[in-house]
Amino acid sequence: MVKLHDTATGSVKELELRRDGEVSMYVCGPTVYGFPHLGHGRFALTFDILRRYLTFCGLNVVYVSNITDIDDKIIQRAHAEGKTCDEIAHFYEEKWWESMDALSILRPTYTPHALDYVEGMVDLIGKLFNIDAAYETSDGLYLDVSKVEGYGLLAHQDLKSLRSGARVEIDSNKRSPVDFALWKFAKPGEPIWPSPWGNGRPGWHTECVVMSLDLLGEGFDIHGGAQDLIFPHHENERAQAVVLGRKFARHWVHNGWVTVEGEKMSKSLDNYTTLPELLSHHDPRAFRLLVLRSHYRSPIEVTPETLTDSEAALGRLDAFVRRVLNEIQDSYRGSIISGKDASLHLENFKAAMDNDLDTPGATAQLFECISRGHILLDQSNYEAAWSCYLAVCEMADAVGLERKSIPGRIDQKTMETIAARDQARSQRDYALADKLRDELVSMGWAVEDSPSGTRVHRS
RNA sequence: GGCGGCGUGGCCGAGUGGUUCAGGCAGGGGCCUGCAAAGCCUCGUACGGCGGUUCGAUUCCGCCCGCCGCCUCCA
Repeated sequence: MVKLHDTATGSVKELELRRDGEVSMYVCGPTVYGFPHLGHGRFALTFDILRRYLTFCGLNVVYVSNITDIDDKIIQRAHAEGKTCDEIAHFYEEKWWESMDALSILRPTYTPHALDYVEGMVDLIGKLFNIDAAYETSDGLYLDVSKVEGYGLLAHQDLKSLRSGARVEIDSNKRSPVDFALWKFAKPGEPIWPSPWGNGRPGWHTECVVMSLDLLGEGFDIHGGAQDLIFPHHENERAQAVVLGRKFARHWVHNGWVTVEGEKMSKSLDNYTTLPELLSHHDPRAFRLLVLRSHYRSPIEVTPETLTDSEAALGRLDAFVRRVLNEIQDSYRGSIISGKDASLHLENFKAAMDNDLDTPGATAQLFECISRGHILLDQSNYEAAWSCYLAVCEMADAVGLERKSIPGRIDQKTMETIAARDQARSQRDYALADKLRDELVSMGWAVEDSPSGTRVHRS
C-alpha cells in the first residue's frame, strides 16, 4: 500500500482513499505569463510520476491541474508588451503544453481555466460574505482568517505567530495582515468581471478551491504542488473550504524545488532556466531521470553537469534494450515475468515506490535489474534475461521513462557501409574496417560489434 | 522573532543502530574484443564538529559550526 508524506500532519502516512480503487488528485498548475522554467518542470514531473505509479498500481486516477489565466502578473505582462491578457495567456499556455509534451508528461484528465470559473468564484465569495467570514474594504473583499478553524495547519504555525512574522506592510484596510484578497476591485485599465460588490477580478486563492471541489468533489484524495505553495496559497484554499464547512483535501503532497548553487530557483532571483532552453540541449528523459534519482521532497540542482550525468545513465538503459532485442530470439521471449531475479527487483521497486515515493531506491532496482540481465545474457540464459527486460520495461513505464529501442531509420548508404565493413572484417582487412567505422561515426552513428556483425544506432 | 530542512566517498544522490552491499557518473586495474564500443569482474574504504546514550552510531539525544527555505508574489 502506498504511503506518502502529508504536509498537514508532517508525517508519512498511508494513502487512504475516499473511494476504493479511485484516486482524485488536484495539482496546482502554472500562471501563464512567461516561459515555463525548471521549477515548473520539476513539479509537473513529480506529480506525473506519482500519477503514473498510482495508475500502475491498478488505481483509476482522476488528475486535475489548472491553468491560471488571470492574475496580476499577466496584467503586468500584457501592459508591458502592449498586448491583451488573453493574448499573453494563450501564448504561454501553448508554450506550457509544448514543454509538457516534450517531457512526456501526461495531459491531466481535466485542465480547468480560472476564467471559466469566475461565476463560481463570485458565488463562493458570496457565501463567505454571507456567513460573515469575508468583509469588504475600499479595494476589495478579504477573508477574515480568524474565522477559520485551524488556520495555520499547513504552515505549522498558529495565527499569532503568523501575524507577528508578517512581512507585508500593514494595510490599514485589512483587519489583519494575514487576511487575504478574495476579490480585487478593478483599477483603470484592468480587465473586469461583474460581481455584487462591484467590478473586479478574483484573487488567486479562490480559483483552486472552486475548481477542485467542482471537478473532484468534497474530500478529494490528494492536493499537490510545490513547497512554496504551502503558505499562503494552499493554506488559504483550505481556509475557504473549511470555513464553509466543506471537506477539502485528505492528503497534502508537496515537492521540493530546483536550486541553483544552493539557492532556490525563482523568477524574482532571476536565476532560472526555461524548459525550452533545457530541451534544446538535452535528452528530455535526462530531466525525468534526474528527478527520479533524488527524493521528491529534496532540493535538486539541475545543471548541464547533472543532466549529462543522467544522460550517461540513460545510455546504459538504452544499451541494455538494444542488446536484449538483438540477442534474444523470439522463442525465448515470454509474455510474463518469471524467475527469481526479475521478480525480486520488481518487488523491491514497488516497495521503494510505496515508501513515500522513494524513486531513488526504485531507480536503483531498475539499474540492478539491467546489470542482472547482462549477466544472464553472458550466460546465455535467455528466458531469465528476457524476464529482466520485461521487468525493466515495467519499472520504467511505471515512472514514465521511455526507452530508445529503435535504431532510427537506416539509409541505403549506411547499409552499404555496414556490409562493406563486415566484408573487410571477415577478410581481416582491419585498416579498411576501421576506416569504414570512422565513416559511420562521422555520419552520426554509434557502432557496436556483435556476433552477427556491425550494429549501429544513433549516438 | 516564529517554524522547518539540509551537511554522506572525485561528483550526483539514497539509506541504515552492528558482520556484505544503495544506485548512477567519473577514475585505476583485469577479462572479453583484431582494435574499439557495449558488457562483465575488481579497487577506492564516505557519512560537518564536540559531547552523551549504547557492548557498538554515519544512523538516537544535546550543543556548536556552516548552508538553505517559509512566515510577501513565486512551481
